[in-house]
Amino acid sequence: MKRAVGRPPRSEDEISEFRETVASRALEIYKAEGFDAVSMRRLAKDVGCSATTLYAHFESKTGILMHLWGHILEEMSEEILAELEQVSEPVARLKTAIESFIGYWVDHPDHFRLVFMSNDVGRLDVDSFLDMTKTQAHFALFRNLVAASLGKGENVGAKTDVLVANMIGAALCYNTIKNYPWPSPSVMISHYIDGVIP
Amino acid sequence: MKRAVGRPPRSEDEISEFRETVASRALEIYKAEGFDAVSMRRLAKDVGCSATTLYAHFESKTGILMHLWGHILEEMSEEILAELEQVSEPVARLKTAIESFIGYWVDHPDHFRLVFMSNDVGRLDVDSFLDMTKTQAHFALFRNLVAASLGKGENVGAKTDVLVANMIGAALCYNTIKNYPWPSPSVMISHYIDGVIP
DNA sequence: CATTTAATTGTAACGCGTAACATATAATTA
DNA sequence: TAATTATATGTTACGCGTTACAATTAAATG
Repeated sequence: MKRAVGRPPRSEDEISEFRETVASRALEIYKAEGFDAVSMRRLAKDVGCSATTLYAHFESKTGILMHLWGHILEEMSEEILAELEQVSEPVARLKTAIESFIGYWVDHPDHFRLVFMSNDVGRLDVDSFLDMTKTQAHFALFRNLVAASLGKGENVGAKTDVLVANMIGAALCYNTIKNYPWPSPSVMISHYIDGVIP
Repeated sequence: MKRAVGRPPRSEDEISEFRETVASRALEIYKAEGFDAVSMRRLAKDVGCSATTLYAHFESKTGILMHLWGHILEEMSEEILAELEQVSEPVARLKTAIESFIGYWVDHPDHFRLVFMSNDVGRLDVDSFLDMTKTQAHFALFRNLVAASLGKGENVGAKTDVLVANMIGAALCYNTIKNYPWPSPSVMISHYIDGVIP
């Protein structure tokens, strides 16, 4: 099976190293100059390869941008955790976290667009499950907060997932349907809390 | 104040007639050939004007696409109403409507993208309030269903808005974060119902 | 060395959204 | 008619995501 002659394929390490280089450079550009500054040609130039090469390693621009999700979610998690340090009562902690979550996405529309509004993300599924596990880890925080606010055995998983979907929905509405007089976050949140607490 | 000499500005009617022509042609293209087929150059060609002229009447492509929202929401409303015909009990009706709502956006990802994932919709606010009133009308359906499922005086407005935001969030999650094992719609919906019913 | 295979490169192209700008047309008054 | 003003046009341009393709380079073998 092994080809004994000719240049050997790149090792897995080499491949993933290149991919990481590209991803981290994309992150630098995004942080320094914003969403629109991250283009394939620009990224190729910065990383020292041709635009064509990028397409040999990623199936699309969105495939690259997905690697920024982890960083953004980490930043969000840190912000939430910082807010949580001053709160101890379980339900109050959950409330604070929800408030902080929504606030983060409202304060950073570009980040919201990047993570939740990638047009063709539905078509991509190659390596997304790998980053998905990392992504899920950031939502474990809410899982814990919900569990702490709840009696044990109360299908924490489902309630957390519903809560997360709700929060994302609120962030989407605040971000994109601005003309509609949505209820204030505090009203939204109190409904979410009612949905969690039995 | 009036300029007595020179070609007079187009009347409001003429202006809005042209805008409607463009919008309806855009809708035709969208329905016949899908999202990606609607481009400014193509639309200009079809409507019989130059691409430059489009920018004299709309501030961006998104500004044109917004006019398609109404049609899509109407289609959605019709689908919901059709489902509702076979259900009479108020809470069951609400449940059916929610199910139908989410199902519609899951079945039509392009429509979801068009209505809820327009990247730069946040920057547009010129005439959006006009269409917004039409848009709101389509959500009045849920307002009525919530009211029917509820005792009077129970802040129907806020509950409806929260519900709508939640449903949009569910649709977004189903559409874009496909790899995550979200709870089934029926689980989501039962939580929404719990959030509405006191 | 030459050969073979993998990987990268450069270039061109397509159509896209959007803008600038000079030119042309249309519709009104004097 | 001429003058004036509003609107529409064509052209050109920029950078974009993406693809095709021929040419080149890199790393292994014999």
